[in-house]
Amino acid sequence: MPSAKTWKSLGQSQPWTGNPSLHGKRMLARHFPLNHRIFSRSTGSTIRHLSSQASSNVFKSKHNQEIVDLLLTYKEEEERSDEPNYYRAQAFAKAVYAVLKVDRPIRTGLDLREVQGVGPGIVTKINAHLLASDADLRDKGCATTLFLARVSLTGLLDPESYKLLMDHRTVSELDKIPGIGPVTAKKLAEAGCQCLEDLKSGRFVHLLKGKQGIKLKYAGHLECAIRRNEAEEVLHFCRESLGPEYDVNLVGEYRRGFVSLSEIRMMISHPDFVHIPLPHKPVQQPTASVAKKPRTTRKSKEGKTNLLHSDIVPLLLQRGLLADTLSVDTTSWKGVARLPGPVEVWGDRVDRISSIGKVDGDFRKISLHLVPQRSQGSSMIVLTGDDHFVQDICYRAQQRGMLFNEYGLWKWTVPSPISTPEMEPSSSSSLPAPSDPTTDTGYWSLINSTTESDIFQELEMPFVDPTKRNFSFISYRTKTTSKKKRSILP
DNA sequence: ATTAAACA
DNA sequence: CACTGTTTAATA
Repeated sequence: MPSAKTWKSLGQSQPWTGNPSLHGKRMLARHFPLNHRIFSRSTGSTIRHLSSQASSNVFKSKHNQEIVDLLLTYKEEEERSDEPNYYRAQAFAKAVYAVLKVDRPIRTGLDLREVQGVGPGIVTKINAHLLASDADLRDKGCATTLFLARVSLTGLLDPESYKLLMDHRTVSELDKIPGIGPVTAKKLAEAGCQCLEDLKSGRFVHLLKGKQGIKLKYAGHLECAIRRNEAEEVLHFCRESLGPEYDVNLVGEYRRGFVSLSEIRMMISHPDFVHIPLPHKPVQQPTASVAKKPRTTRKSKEGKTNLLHSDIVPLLLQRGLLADTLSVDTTSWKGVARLPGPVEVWGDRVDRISSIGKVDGDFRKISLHLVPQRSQGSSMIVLTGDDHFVQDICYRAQQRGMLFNEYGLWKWTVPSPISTPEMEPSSSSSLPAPSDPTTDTGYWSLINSTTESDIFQELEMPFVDPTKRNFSFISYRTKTTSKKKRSILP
């Protein structure tokens, strides 16, 4: 039954079903069922059995049947899983077609690296299969004369392929480590680094740069999902540490109601931090939006320090919450925090710091954002997300001749009362824009937007609950509000 | 899972 | 500023 399902679903869901060459193959399969495969498989494990049946119907490869079968197995496995990923299943199907086009024996997955439709994932899977199969046969002492016949087809590997596969395996192992991609992994492997432990030993630190080293230090921690209560505990810790003048809140995924978070994101404001920079350029027209970024030299701005870098971060470091820095910006800090747990187990500051030194405990990604008090509403929207939703807000503002950013909602105003020439009547916006933002003779001024509600109101939209701020909300809006154009930028 | 494009 | 590498979004 599963076999039928496999080829059936594959055939039905594919536009290539009518491919005449496939009909030919199907006929062929009927006349010569499985015969050349009799010796090509070792112990008939269940999956292999099923998959070979499946493939015997349609997908027949002269040299690479084993790989085709393997891919079909993966496809089926994906389809039968609890939460099937259509695209992943499809990717396996695509790979099958790609392999069918290869008219020579494939020794290792590496032979497929240039083939369109076969990516690094499948290459790795094929190699893993070959290695496992190889080990399996050796264990069983099956390298006897009977099996030697099929060595050239599949099964036992020649020494050269074996080494290639082992090397490739270490590379893809290292590739899994966050912050390390295929290139770095290759460098490391060439230097003799074989696994995570080797890398942690520190012998290869010189090959890593920037964030890579830090991410490595917390490998196994940073990719862990964060529970809501863990974020709340960090929040509590921060509030206790920073004192009453600070306003600290959890934003991002937490505020959107996610059960588990990929990072802890906090918005902080303080009465002393009030600087709101003006938007640089008068306009960002969708057409020529590739505008060059303003020539503001980065140093002049970053030279200035603010509460975040002078007070907040140093304090939380001293208190044994923050462990390492990943990146800094003028108003934000991203890094690693050690989860303090509930108050009862916070323990002593010194102990926490020594734990951090030993990488003892649970470490998670965290980002801190210092926002001006008057911009709390807009910053809240931006930092809560998600990106689609914020983009939509920006677009709505633009439609009304306004500008939205993390500092607020801005209106273009011209000093002189002289009307600007009508250049381009903004498409669907029936509202009279205060003035034309394309003129050079004006400036952005902030409209009251201290709370989220202010902004929603100004943009003529209902308050959107944080948990609804995602793509589905936007598509709902676009479908139901017929007059408005798509709210998402193309 | 793959790919192309965006991002650092 | 180009280059390299990493992350993200789309895919039917």
